[in-house]
Amino acid sequence: MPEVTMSNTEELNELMRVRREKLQELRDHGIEPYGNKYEATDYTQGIVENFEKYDGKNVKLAGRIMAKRGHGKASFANLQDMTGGIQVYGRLNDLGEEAYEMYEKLDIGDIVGLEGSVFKTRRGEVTVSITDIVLLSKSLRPLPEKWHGLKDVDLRYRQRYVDLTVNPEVRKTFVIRSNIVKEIRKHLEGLGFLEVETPMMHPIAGGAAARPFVTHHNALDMELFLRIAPELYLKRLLVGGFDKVYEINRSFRNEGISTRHNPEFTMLELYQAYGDIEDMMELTENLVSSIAQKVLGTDKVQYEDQEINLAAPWKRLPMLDAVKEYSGLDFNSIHTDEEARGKAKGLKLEINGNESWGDILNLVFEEFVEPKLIQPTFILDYPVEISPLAKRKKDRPELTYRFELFIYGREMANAFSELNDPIDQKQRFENQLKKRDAGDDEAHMMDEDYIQALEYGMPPAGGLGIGIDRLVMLLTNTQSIRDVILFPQMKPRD
RNA sequence: GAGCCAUUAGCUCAGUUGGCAGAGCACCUGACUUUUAAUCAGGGUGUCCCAGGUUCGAAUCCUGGAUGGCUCACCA
Repeated sequence: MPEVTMSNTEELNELMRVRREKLQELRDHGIEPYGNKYEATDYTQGIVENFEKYDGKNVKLAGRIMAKRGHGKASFANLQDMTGGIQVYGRLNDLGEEAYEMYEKLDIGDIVGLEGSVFKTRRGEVTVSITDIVLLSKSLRPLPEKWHGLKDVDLRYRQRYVDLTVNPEVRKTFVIRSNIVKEIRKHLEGLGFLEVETPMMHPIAGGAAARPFVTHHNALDMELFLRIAPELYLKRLLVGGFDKVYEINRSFRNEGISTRHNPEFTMLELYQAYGDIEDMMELTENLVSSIAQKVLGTDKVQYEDQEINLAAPWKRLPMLDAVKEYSGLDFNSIHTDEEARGKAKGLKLEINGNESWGDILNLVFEEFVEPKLIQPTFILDYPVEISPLAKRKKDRPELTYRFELFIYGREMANAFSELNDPIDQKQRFENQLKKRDAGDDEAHMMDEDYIQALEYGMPPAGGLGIGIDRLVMLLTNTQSIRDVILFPQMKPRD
């Protein structure tokens, strides 16, 4: 058992030094400040919400002391557990001198187990009158202030445990996140999807246009990439006969950090054999609106200054129509790459001179249309050059059966009828390689094994990806992706 | 990666023209057996982010750096 020594106290501030002295004092009195298992019978929320059922009953609770109000020979405190908090009340008469002294000397932040009977105070607050209390963990650091909580966002993300302890709305956000993921699984299970796990370390980083993280396997002496998307592995499973698969996957992209980007993020990807993009739109509408209903109890959600109506069906708008509507440019009457670039210059868009018709269409779309798409909108028919894994439209081969879903101007989902023609797919990869050679290090890599898989035959399929972090942001009305990721990436201090 | 802004007690924040470092909460001592942002009396606990510079004197002005936030770029 370590003793408190001069060498480790002299660096501590007053508050921490006092707590270490209390710790030693407890041990001197034969009280172990770090206890063992405690079997609670109830959680605080259940008692507060069902007082009539609990009135006069004996309960055992475990949690953290969050506030103290001493009154001499009787003292109030607040106990917080996973579900919420409750007031507790200890009296010298009930506890005896030794236990009462320990109770009175508890610090905010200490973790205790206690037993007592439920009653209501004169002022109407549900309270547990303590008959027995045991210290389970002595807290040696002061918690942030009860009234303002922890606001410094840097500290909140670096010390999420403190953030969760003192900011109830943060705790609520992560409970909602957990419920969203749970409901996604339930929904997909109900539709007959199989949850699978595919590699996170890829010899070829495929399935998306993004820069990967690179790592090294020592025993195999080979370079590996952290996955940027699970797509190509999941579609190999379609080849293998798993007709409905999904993966709730962590993927990694070696790019800038912002309020909407974390280097590791969570996506839902699913594939449905013998389906197409129409099935994906229906599935997306139903999935998102029913999750909102189940998790929030409504499909009308407030996000920042807008009420978003998630009730299906959602607006469907071909990209060409959307661009025409918001920018005035009709790409149906623009026929060459050069002409398209000229129009982009006319709109003062920055271009490098290598863009194709489809690249420019997408640029104009991002600039003029995306921010306007507040209510859920499926944008359809993406150009083939920016959709190397999507099936070409039958009547317009320069476009694909692809949609992206936008809500509040943000991309929330991406889906297509999957390209299952191995010869076309190989050509698409080769075009991507040309882009790579031209210096685009986010262009797709060639994946020969994936081509080989397609050559065995992949059923026609619809595929869908949904950004879970962004969905959670929408449903929790949070403004930064860091508010929905428990431990967002931060630069180390010093 | 670029621009703008921020960093002062454990936490939330003031700090005037460059002139002794402040408040609330928390904490410590005492009083108080149904309080609840408990109350009452007393107590200030500090590497003013770091390193230089200007100055009689710097939390304050200047230069460089660190970390963070926002915007932009890249992307989902």
